[in-house]
Amino acid sequence: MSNCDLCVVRNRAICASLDAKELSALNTVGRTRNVVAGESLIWEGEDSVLVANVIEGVLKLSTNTEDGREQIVGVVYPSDFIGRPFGGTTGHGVTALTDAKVCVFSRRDFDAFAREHPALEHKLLERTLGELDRTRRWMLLLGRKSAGEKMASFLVEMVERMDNTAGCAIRFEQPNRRHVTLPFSRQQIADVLGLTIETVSRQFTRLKNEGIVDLPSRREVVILDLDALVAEAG
Amino acid sequence: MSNCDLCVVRNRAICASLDAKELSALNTVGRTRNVVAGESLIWEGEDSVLVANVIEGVLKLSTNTEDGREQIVGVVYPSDFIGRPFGGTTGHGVTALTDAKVCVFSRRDFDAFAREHPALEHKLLERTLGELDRTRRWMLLLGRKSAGEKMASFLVEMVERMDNTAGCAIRFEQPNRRHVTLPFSRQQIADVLGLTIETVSRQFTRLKNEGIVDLPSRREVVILDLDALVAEAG
DNA sequence: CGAGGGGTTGAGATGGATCAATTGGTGTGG
DNA sequence: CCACACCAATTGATCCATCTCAACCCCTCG
Repeated sequence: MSNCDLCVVRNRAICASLDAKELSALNTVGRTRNVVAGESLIWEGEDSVLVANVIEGVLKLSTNTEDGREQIVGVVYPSDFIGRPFGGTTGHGVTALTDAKVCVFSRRDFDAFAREHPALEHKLLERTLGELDRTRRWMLLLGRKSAGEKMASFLVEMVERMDNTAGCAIRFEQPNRRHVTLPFSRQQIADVLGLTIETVSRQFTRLKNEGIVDLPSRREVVILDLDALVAEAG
Repeated sequence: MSNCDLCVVRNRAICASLDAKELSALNTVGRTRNVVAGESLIWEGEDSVLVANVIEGVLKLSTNTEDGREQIVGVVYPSDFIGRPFGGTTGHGVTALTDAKVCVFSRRDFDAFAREHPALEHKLLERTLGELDRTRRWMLLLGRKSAGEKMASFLVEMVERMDNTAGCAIRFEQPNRRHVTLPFSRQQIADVLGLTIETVSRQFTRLKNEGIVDLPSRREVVILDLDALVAEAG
């Protein structure tokens, strides 16, 4: 009696590589867990003890300098995989931005299972290669883009990823228009983009004055002209 | 008659997962190729047609904005893997920084071979996970570190990776001291760090004035106090 | 109604960029 | 072996995008 059958990410997470029998075997070593917004699942620098699939919600991956500056190095959405399989320490913490539901495994159990299921490892490899591509694209943003370009790129990427993720807090109103409930505070957006909170705030008011977005509340953004954002993303 | 037996990276590249028979099978679809400094092996945005192992030399992975700003998103050393297996377009170009020797495969051949050799895919997965960790650590540098911290971090990382790579242009003189022949021009260092060439130059002269490095020539750096660099890397 | 936390706005400081010479090393031809 | 050109790197002077510091605003909650 696997509850994977009911899992909403069943066909998009790495589990999609498994048949019913394999799935129920994996299910015996995993369990679902709810995480409230702000709660951490993994801490930077600790030995890798658990890995997980995201079922619901949005989480951040982040590192800090010794003196407390933070950089968010990744954002994960439903069906994404988190944690560091195959030994090693995790170089970044994992913290929920919204209330979330994840399917966790002890790293040792997962490692052992994966080594016996090449199709699962293959899926994980494809996912990791994709994540590496995405991360490298983000480096161009961090190293070479202006604050305006960063904000535009940020909003565009978030919308793209939410559009591809059922159950996310986004409304597709028209091809060029979206209504999003942000999973980020202003500070967190700053930590994604390598900016300060003040600069993020000023960019938001600029985009609003230019009629590209509307900001009904702190956590809501209405994108009025997605094409303009794409153009500005550089 | 596989020439893999003579390969200097045989035991460190992903090929280490293969036995003699498998290796010779892989060898029939691969060939070595020399690349001169400045030559590109893969272009940004093209369909992924080839993958390779680095045997000798140093290469950069880079992306550009439409208006020509460049960001180096990775640097690869002997035994590292390059290219994007399993479909997709390559998000970054690959260009030799020094004369280099690589072992290239058509992506299609490599994909097919890999899918039949889970041990190879496993090695590739471990390598990709490690590369992702390294890349994410670099995001902290790009997003949150000052020019001084960036330069120090850059030199420390380069030295660490060269120390672990036989045949690199580095002399280990004392635990706290190294003599390196840079595979990078000043502009390339700037493109790694998200700085301008002038800022890189000024940081070099500062480090020299502070007695942390010596600069006998454009392409040589003598690190006189590695601990100081580590401390300054933040 | 008052306190507190997140967000916005303003004014001023500054790290790094930009623009502009100048230097130094290397290769070439006389 | 020198004179010249060429290119990368350095140095200097100035500028400006973003940061910093500080005040204020707006919700929400008690």
